[in-house]
Amino acid sequence: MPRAGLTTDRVVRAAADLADAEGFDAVTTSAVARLFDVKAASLYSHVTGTDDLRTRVALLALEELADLAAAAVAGRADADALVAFANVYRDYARSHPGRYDATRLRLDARTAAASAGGRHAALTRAILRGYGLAGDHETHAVRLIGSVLHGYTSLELAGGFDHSDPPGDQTWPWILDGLDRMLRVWSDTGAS
Amino acid sequence: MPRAGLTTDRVVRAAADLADAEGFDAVTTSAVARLFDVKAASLYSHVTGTDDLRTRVALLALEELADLAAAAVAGRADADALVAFANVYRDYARSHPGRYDATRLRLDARTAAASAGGRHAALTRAILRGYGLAGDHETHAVRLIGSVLHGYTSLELAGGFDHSDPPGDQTWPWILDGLDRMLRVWSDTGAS
DNA sequence: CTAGGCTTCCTATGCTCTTTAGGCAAATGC
DNA sequence: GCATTTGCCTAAAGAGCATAGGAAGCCTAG
Repeated sequence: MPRAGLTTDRVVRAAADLADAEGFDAVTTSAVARLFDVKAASLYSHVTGTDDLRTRVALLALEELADLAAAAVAGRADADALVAFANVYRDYARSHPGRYDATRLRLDARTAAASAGGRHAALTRAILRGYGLAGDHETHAVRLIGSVLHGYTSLELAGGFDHSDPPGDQTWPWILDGLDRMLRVWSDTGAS
Repeated sequence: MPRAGLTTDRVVRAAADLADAEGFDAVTTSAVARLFDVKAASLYSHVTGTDDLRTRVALLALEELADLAAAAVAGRADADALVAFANVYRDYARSHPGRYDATRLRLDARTAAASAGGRHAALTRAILRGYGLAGDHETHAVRLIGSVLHGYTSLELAGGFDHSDPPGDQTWPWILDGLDRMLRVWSDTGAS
């Protein structure tokens, strides 16, 4: 009886692919075990359970997304950087819907602190530096950007724009343009 | 053996309360049956299964939210209406997290068409009327508002702003103000 | 090159949840 | 008061999650 050659890494990667293909909810020990033609119990040496498996997929996705975002933002500034950053999120959500869903998994404080979540916030702040927002305003803006990107991609992913005109592709640049203008207005007006 | 007095309506209402208390994922036939001190199989006369149960909770939540939003918007215009509308969403999400989660359930086309989803879009358009956006721009703006409201509330609900300063309460008005300015800018510039 | 030990995967088991089928008893209507 | 309808039941099958303990592949030391 040859071995399947399971490792935590391979299991998590397979789980992530499964999430993209079948949805994040489909990520279960049994489903992943089927992929490897192995009994579900065999996974428990590599992963402590279904929760752990899902958490690891989420961490993987956060890393991947942060890597892509960092690469996209490098060497750009202002609206250019904002658009590149935003497109990474939207493209990632469209090409890896299961992984993207995973990034919304609620992590406990310890896990969250050890995740790539901090890199996302840092990247957003780096983009905002060009807009020259002061103090709390920068934090508000980080949250605004997060809200818009997450809100739009998740509504689009859920098919919210499928059955109405114009297609989502046209709304997206419109929204990014608006975001950029909004941030510029705030950097001008300055105070709160 | 006295009867529990189940009806579809009471079952769905109990399921919605359960969702708020334990999370939307906790809405299962067994869990709801326990609430009524009844065997799980007994629910199948009132609901066709777990999917049906969850769908009904989603429809209930969409109705409730549309009712609240309609009441809040009545008699207000422009930024006033926008803020009132937005606050309904955020407050609903905070006081009824499970129901709010349910509204994000992906409905099939037929069910979605029969849901209160259309009222939400109509209300948003009603608010936008005051901003005088033309054609496609109004659709873009409907989507922008949906994205920001959903994005912000869902990030806040997920605890995204819990462990950083300033608290989310301060960011919220800032974002609404920005949204209002953004819409006004577009109504001025007019074209795309 | 072989003996022990470690790792990997297995079988077996128990619990929970979902759903279907069929039965008895409580409520309802004549 | 009796028959019908309805409401909730028991029973059972199928699937997922998880734990315990066993056996066979693989590695290293002598």
